[in-house]
Amino acid sequence: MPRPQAFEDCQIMDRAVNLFWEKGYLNTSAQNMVDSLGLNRSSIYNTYSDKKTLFLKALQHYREHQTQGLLQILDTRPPTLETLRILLESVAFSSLDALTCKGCLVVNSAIEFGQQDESVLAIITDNIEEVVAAFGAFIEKGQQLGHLNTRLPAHDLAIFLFHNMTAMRVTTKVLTDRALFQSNIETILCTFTQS
Amino acid sequence: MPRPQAFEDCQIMDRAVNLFWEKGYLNTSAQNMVDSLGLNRSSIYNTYSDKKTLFLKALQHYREHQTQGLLQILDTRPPTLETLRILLESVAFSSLDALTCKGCLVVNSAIEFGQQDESVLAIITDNIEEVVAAFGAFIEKGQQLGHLNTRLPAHDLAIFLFHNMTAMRVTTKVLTDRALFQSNIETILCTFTQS
DNA sequence: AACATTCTGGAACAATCGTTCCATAATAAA
DNA sequence: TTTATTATGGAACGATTGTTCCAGAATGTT
Repeated sequence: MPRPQAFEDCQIMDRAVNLFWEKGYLNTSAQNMVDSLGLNRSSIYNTYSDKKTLFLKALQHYREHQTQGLLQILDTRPPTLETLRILLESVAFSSLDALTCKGCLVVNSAIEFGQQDESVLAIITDNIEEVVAAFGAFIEKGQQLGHLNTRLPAHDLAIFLFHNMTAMRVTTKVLTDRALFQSNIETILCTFTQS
Repeated sequence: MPRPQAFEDCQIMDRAVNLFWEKGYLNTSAQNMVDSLGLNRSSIYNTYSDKKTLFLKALQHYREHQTQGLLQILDTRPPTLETLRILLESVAFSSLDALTCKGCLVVNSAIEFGQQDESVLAIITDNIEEVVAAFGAFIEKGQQLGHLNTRLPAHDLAIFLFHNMTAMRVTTKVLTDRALFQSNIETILCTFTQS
């Protein structure tokens, strides 16, 4: 009998993600939220309670979408050096190709919040664990098949890979020379070659 | 005949650096500035014009101090793997040992401002160029003496080193496990070993 | 002691912040 | 058409933002 809720939650979330991604948390105002989400001020606060709550939901949404993309690359391709190259290129160039150099929302939030907010911190550390674990399993497969360097433990290589992806997501916010990242990717891959 | 200016500019600057380093630019209020600098509200605006101007001066101050520390390590030690280890350890553990995990002000500012403010951007890119150039010269010396990997150009290795330092400065803001960074450093160093 | 300047304390500014409230319009099942 | 609920628009909230201004205290040279 009542009027049902009509929001396309996923579409609104995509807009929220883009907003916080571009502007950061503090720099996003309530008015920005109204303008970007296409929702009324009242509707936003009725539906999402808070600016902080909305941000947390957007961060979760981004993380799922983001991690899903990474895992899909790992799942659909063989555990080779070439797949690692594709992975690194997707990170570097997706950021460079975007109109605004937004970097990565998880990295941005890690810097903006640090350890001040435990809800944010939990999402970030969970994400790191999940990504590093997926990298570790992928690399271990590659080692067993003789495609990747076996002189180092898969877990160490996974952390190393994660770190270098993180670094490029920082650097792409201020540097835009594609060649720099292209050659850096080759340098990173050296660590994964079987000598 | 007039009363001379009495501010210990360097000491005040150190306080300003620490303030923006801990809290970031946006999250620092005028009241925070009054409390931390030990100066009156009026004095701050008389001496430094703006919040933004004060921040730019603090960022410059940090950059000089920071880069000076790095260059000193490179200048006073031989171009060996061991020196690179000391360099990486100083980056990782100085951040972990601090009471608050502040990371690096340049990295933090790169994330917070991106390409929105050209004054900030200029300081950041200048810093990257200077650090990478110093790394490159150091690595080249090491290569000529047979201490470091010669399969890759010194400039590529310099960018790689810079990236991995940047990454650890991000990660130390959210992770505090020393062992993780210790083993990551060893992984990084593999790229510099002469095989 | 007189003076020119610096520094201080606090009030005040308009603007914006995140958030709340309410009256009204839109919706869709009963 | 009634009815229960959702969505909208806009005004309003107190708090805080960065910044300015001014009167008076402190300072050190002449």
